[in-house]
Amino acid sequence: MNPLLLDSQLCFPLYAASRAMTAAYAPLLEPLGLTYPQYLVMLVLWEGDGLSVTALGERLHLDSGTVTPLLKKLEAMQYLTRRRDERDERVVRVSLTTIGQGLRKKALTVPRALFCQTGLDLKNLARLREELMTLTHTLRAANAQRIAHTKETP
Amino acid sequence: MNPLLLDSQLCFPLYAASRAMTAAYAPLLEPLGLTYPQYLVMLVLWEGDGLSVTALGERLHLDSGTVTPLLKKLEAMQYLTRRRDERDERVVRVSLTTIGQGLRKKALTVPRALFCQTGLDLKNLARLREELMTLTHTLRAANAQRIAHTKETP
DNA sequence: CACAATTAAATTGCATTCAATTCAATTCGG
DNA sequence: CCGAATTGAATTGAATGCAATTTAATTGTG
Repeated sequence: MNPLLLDSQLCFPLYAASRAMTAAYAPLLEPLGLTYPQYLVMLVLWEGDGLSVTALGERLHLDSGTVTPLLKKLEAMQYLTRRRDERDERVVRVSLTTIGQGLRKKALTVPRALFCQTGLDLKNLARLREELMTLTHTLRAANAQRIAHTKETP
Repeated sequence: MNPLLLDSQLCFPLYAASRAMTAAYAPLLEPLGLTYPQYLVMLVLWEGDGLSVTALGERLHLDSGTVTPLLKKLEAMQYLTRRRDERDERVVRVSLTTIGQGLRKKALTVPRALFCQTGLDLKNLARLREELMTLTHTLRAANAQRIAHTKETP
């Protein structure tokens, strides 16, 4: 049996589904002036304001090299502000502007529109979501393990 | 109920899992000199040689703007050749070199190594794979529908 | 206190991804 | 046969991701 078949592995279906999902969001987010990663940042900020760049990155599993440009773009669009923390000048705190807060209302219809496009029922969606979260956690743990092991044996 | 919670939706777990998967591949592919998308191209070519750029792109759901640079890189690494089709000069056919064919042997251990890292059993992996393939298909169909509708009503 | 180590962001460089455009070759309709 | 439409790749430009480095601020230690 050939282990190298594109469709026999998990990786490609996952990769293809993720890109299809991003593509499905694009037309829904276009009226909000957001790309998909920018939308993710806004989702986090709508849940709670005033996060540091690092905290935001941890929530999205993204590092500063990715988050900083996203935030600069969103700041240029007046959706948020970036300000140094007074007590620790290393930290940059991100806060929504009134415009950014107001955008939430326009975004409220997006999740349902996308849910319909998936063709899933709520139960299957929830199960799939759980499985993907577990998978992410497992892969990240394995990777962290590998890093630690590499350091220990230089 | 807040529909805009990051973790209540499918999109972020999918996006996070896909990136975690790519990250898990990186150290396994590094000895082969391949990035993850380059590995996908090689998987397709190991299944069957002599494809056109478009055919390769359709297999991976990628357009020429993405595939062409990947192929140029792989050609520079001597893993494949690109040659115009004699009967239709618009078409570029991609063929593995001896080196590219030989690389397959070194790649054979990759799928199993990654499978172990997922922590899934074969049955759950197969089910998850099927669900993701269905999801991709559904989303792509919905998107194609939307495009057609947009054209019809300009 | 002085200074090394650590931490938080930002920057840089490389590799995708995709939309939109361009260019060349081929096909189609009259 | 001829010009228009179509097709296949390539190119260009914008937006991620991520590794590695840099810079500034803070913390820990002797």
